[in-house]
Amino acid sequence: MKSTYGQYCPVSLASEVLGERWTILIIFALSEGSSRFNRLQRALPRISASTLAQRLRSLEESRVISKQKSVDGGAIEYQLTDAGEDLVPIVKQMGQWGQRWARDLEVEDLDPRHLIWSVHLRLDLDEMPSGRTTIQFEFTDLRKVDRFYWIVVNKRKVDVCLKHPGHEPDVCVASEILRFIEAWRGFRSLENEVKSGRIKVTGAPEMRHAFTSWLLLSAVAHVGRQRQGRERTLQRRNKKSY
Amino acid sequence: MKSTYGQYCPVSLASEVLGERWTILIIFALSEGSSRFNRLQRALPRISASTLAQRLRSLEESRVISKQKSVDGGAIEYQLTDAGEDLVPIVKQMGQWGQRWARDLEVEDLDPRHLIWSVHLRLDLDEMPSGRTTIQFEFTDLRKVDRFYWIVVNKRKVDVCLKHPGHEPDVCVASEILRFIEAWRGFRSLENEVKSGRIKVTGAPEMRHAFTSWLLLSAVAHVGRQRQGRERTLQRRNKKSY
DNA sequence: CAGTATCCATTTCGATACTG
DNA sequence: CAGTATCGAAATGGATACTG
Repeated sequence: MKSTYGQYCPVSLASEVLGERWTILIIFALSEGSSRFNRLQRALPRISASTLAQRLRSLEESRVISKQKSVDGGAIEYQLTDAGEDLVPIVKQMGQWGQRWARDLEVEDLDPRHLIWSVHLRLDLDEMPSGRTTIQFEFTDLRKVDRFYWIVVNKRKVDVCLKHPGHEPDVCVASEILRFIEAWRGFRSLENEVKSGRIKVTGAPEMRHAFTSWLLLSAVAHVGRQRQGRERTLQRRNKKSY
Repeated sequence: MKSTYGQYCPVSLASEVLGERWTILIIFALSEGSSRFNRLQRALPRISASTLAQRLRSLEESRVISKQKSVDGGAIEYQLTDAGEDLVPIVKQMGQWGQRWARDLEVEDLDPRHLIWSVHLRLDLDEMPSGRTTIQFEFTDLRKVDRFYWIVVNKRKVDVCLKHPGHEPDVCVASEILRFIEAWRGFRSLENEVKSGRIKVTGAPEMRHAFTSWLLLSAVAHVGRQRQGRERTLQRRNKKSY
């Protein structure tokens, strides 16, 4: 598949850059500050290393990103160029469109690693205790391997752990993953879910009660959904739709 | 290649819809009023019938377009839904980005059928004579089969002909195709090119002189280019860059 | 006109393993 | 950490021919 369209048209020239699988998501992740190879992989857990490497090369060739050794370590960092920064508003608008109009989620869309990565980027550190704070997430409908995640906040640094961090969590959150995602997306009230215990929060009372104020929710949680939910949609056969 | 990303993220849900090859261009063409299968093919001369059909189906499934029998004929028409209309500003921004930042054109990007289709959509009918007016375009660096095109304007209807329409043109335009495209894109002054004869316009004097006012130019011709031109760019080997 | 059906060469991408 | 190398299954999409 050639990537060109045979047209002088500026929309098609832009499509060559944005139209490849994963590219838009990489730009979005870069705009959120994930500038290293490894962090990009964690933001996009389903991308393979080779695909990510290929996309980064091709974005560099299009001069949408640039590559540098970071000043502190010798680690390599990717940055949006001016041209890349100009794509960010477009990508954000696509996110708004997705919130308004995209299809309902299905089981395969619920990768918990991606979810936790998103959550750890949107914690309100000013609302959180000043000492080290650890939140455990448990997705009760997933099997052991996928079930537990920890976010450790310390001195305004936020880390994701896929293994138990070795000390006791301050707050434990337990929920079905879809339910948590729907609250995160703004489709359900987080407060209601917590009050009713459908999202169960445990830990010391002052921590437990503060918890909902720590989550900033998805960046488009406030954007109103326009698409009719599954109960009113066309029948879609052979698809479990959530 | 599955089209999903395993993420709840609204950007990735939107990418599923927009990220397929040709899709963005189809939405753009629909937004310009090309609502029939045939006209879409003429707007996008390099798309195959099967690919276009597949994309239209998939856009319908995503509820970005809908399909109707037109009221007048029995012909089938595709329309943007509300969700589809909400994509139009995004696509237009992509066009602006393309004008600012996209790569330089290469030979394969210069399909004259696409160019003529674009031109015929952006004629200023109010500036044109009231009777039937025929413009002949000749791209002097192309071979016979690709060389000549005619646009016939009559009663505010604009038609493209790939064969001689059977009557004499009122104005004949002759130019290298890239030169004409650069003027059309706003990268060169059309007036200058015509004055200097590098774009040669012939015909009755009053027609010939009015001609430049008929062309509205590309919709983003006024957007300033940010990317440095080829003379200052990194060397790109093995590529003829225009 | 508005597609569908079929074929097949090309491309893509994820998995796995490996490297400095 | 930041990738590269290799492989194979799956998908893509252009060409051609055909249809109501």
